[in-house]
Amino acid sequence: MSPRTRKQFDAIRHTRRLQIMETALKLFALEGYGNCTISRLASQAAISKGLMYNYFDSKEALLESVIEQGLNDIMELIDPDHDGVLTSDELVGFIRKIFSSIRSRQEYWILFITVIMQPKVKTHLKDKPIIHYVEQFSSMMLEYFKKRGFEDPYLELVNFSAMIEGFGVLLMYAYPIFEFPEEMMLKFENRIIDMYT
Amino acid sequence: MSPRTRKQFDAIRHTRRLQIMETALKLFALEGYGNCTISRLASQAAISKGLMYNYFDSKEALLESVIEQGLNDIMELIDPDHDGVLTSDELVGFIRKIFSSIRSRQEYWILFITVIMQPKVKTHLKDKPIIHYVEQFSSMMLEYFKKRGFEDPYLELVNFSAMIEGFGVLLMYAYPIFEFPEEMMLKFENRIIDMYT
Amino acid sequence: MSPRTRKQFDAIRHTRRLQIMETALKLFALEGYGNCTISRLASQAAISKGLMYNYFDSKEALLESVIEQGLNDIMELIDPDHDGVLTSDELVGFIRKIFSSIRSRQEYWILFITVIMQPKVKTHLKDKPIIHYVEQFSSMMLEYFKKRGFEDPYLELVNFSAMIEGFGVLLMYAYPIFEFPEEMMLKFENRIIDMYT
Amino acid sequence: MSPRTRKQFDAIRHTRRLQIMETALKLFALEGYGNCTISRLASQAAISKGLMYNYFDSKEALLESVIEQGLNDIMELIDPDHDGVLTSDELVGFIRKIFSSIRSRQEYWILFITVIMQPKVKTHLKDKPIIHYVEQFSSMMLEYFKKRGFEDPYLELVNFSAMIEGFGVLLMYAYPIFEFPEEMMLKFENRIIDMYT
DNA sequence: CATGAATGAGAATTCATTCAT
DNA sequence: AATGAATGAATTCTCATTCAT
Repeated sequence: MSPRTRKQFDAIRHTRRLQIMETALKLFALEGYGNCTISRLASQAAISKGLMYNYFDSKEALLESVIEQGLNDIMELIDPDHDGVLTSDELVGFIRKIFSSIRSRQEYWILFITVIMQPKVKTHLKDKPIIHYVEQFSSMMLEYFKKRGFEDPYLELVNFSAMIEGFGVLLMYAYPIFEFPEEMMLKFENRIIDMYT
Repeated sequence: MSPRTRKQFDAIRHTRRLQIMETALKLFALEGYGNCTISRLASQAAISKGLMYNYFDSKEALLESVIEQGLNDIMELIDPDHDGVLTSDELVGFIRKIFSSIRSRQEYWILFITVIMQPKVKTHLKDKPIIHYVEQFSSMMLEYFKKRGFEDPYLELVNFSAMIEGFGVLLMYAYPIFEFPEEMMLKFENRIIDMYT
Repeated sequence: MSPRTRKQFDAIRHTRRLQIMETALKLFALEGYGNCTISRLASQAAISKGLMYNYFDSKEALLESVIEQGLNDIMELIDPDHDGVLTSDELVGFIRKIFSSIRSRQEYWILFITVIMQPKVKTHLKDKPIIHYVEQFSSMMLEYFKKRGFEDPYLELVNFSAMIEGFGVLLMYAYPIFEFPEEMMLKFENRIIDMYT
Repeated sequence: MSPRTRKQFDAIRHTRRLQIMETALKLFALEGYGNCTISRLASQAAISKGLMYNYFDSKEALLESVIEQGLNDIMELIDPDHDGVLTSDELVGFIRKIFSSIRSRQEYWILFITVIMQPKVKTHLKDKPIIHYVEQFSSMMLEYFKKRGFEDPYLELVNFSAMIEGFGVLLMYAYPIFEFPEEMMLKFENRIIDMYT
């Protein structure tokens, strides 16, 4: 009888928001941002077209939110609050964290990678703080390779990055045709750790 | 002025076709297939919208042609006419061929990779002979790793693929921000060759 | 705390109604009926969208009420209960009443004029008693001009109406940029009175 | 067989543009900008919805063009290239020009006035050169009244403006119910001339 | 072979209105 | 009496495609 409280409304909004963003991530990844219509998105999320606009200003704003969310997750993995020097243990921890996340949230990451590889989306990334994070991380890695006596630190950075990102691409291309066996993932993870510690 | 001969007409048509496809590759890569309009494409290619339809039945047909062209180039690299057994020298030749092509036609490959990574396009690949080629090549590689005594051939396949594809992704993400130094590319190429021969 | 009495409820309702109508008049005038959304209207009136529908059946009904209110005010000015013959004193009284109302409720009248000039609204006026009032008043004026020996009573009616309405338009166009000095208004008022008595 | 020449295309575009703008003026006036849909506009102009967007970037841009056109016509009437001083003959000429234009293009002017009185449109006028013209003209009139010995030039400016604009409003309110007899218009025109020369 | 005006189906977006709480 | 999430019809706008010239 009495109207919902502010708190109740906030809870509703929060849930709905996530629900829409989840659907959007999936559809943007499977159909591509440009080929995915708001209509289909709404019906997949089991809401009306209009409601989407109650939560996001536009299709593009929805994309922004989805990206933002994923970038935050990535930044979480890269772990920002460092003193700028990477120890061997930290590198191991970092690699384990990445692969552990890939394993436990495989579908999420594949979808997200698929989304951010789209040209329209790449453009958006330019102004994001993620760029800063990545650069910071890269120089930490270079420093690490130098200190560990690797002959050509920059080559190692390329190699390291290529292996991680290449693995992502493999997953992405395999999906949704077949799944990588968990055991194989672990071996690959260990291979990288062995190479660099 | 005598009328153009049949041969001349054919030459014009051929040139125009290539000109359109080149523009399409660039725009599909930079803006994404879904965000690229025929209008912009035509004006970029310096022809009229109508003329495009004189050369390609539809936007999708144009995409098909662009993909087809690129896949043929890739299949050329993978080298189809094999007896099914890969020698060490052949692998080296193969790797050198890939990297050489990347170096000499860097922009082309980046654009092409960007195009075929788009979800809409991935779908198209399902029915293409390229899939067959890739599978054939994969089993050749597995065979090779087995014969060369690698402990876990499948892991090596993943590693090998990840390195190559990951390198492509690095290039793609760097483009058009900065260019990889040629020297670094060569080192990476040698690193892969060293690992697997 | 005892529950509110019926009377109190009615008072609240009445106040709220006026509050909504005032906001509506302002927004309909400033943004135009068609460009003014219920959402903005509600937030301007500091109530919820839903509540608006508790007081008015629809946006159009709200417009109706706003118009009705203004028309009543105008009819009040024109003074309906007449024997059909206008004396010189009555005309003076009438003109003074109009200008006095304009001066004391300048903003209100400007907003109202702005609203009823909108095409959508003009249509509504067709069926209103106001038309009847205006016609009645016009023939009274014609009669008056005839009796006072004006050469072309119809021309005078046009002239008289044009001056009054034209003044309204000037106000409307000036608003909200600058205000007419009160003194000037008085002079203009006297000019009309001088012309016609 | 051969494609149309540039000139032919330009001619087509010019004609169509005018045709669309004419329809727009009528509909914006009769239904109001906000209540007039592109669909109805297109079908009234006997073109497809899409074509409108080939000629105007948006509904708002179309409105802009319509306004621009009308303002140019008005500025034509006000006659810009003056030395800043108004002679009695010039004033007569000016008044005659205005009324002559009203008589010969009555419907056009009514529609245009109806359009620019809409709140949404009033806003647009702020940045237009017309404002400058009107101000220039006003000061010329003030100067004129002063020189001719009118007691209160500013009052006369108000009176003069009110008569002209008020007449426009009368026309606008009468339309499309009944038409003013031409004879009456002439008398009113002469009345203004008599008053001020 | 070449052009760009024209079409129309369909996509994004808006907003009056309803309704559970 | 009061709230704002939810709806969906209507609206603006886009763009692949056609076609007269």
